[in-house]
Amino acid sequence: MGASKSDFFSNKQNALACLFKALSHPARVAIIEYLLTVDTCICGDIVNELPLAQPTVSQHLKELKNAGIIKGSIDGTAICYCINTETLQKFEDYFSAISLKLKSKCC
Amino acid sequence: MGASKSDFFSNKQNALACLFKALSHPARVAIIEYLLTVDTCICGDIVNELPLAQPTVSQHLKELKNAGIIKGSIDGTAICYCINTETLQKFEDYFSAISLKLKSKCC
DNA sequence: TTTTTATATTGTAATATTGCAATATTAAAA
DNA sequence: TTTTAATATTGCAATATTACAATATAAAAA
Repeated sequence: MGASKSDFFSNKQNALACLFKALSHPARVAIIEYLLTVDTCICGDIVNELPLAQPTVSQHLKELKNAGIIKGSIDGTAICYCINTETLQKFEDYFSAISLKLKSKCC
Repeated sequence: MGASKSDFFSNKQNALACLFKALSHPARVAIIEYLLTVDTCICGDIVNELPLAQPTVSQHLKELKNAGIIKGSIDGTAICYCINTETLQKFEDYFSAISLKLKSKCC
């Protein structure tokens, strides 16, 4: 076999893994970075910022959207993307919970 | 083609993607979770906690170790694993920086 | 209506990941 | 030294991801 045995893990564990997977490609990290450099939600232009073809960028955007990391709203022929702060909060909560738990540990 | 075009992205972007990739599998999320439930670094027993065969767990541990997310120290035939707080800090820094940047945004 | 512009979808080849049986390694115990 | 116990490595099959050319879609502009 070779498929991920996600059935054997909890919903929480699978959901977390999905969130991390969404950020596990440099193009998707770059997209987040770019969204942060502009003052508003960006409409288009993401394709021109990346060293990848348009279908590839579209695919990466879809993955970020499916994971809930970015939101896209239609504006004529363009689409406005911005970061989903609710999902960002999930990441922050996860790591601060770990940090808290580690305070009472050996190393 | 199909290989990740990591050459076209910055070292920072690639490094971040690697960190996230290390956590992008439910088994590896589960390993972190388990390490947090015990009071000390755990020696062995990780295999028994997961619904995966020993070589598979060993492989996941290796990936977490390579990414710097856990540290392993040899103790006889056993190996003690614990979370690397330095790398954890990188995650926290990343998300708090994003959070800060988002405060001056539209959405 | 036709054209243009922006984005998505499909199909497919290249590559990477996952999982495990078999085997290797390595150190303690007998 | 031989055995046992814990973990790592190898090899390989199944599956997933990545990238993009070709094509589709859908809304605005001409």
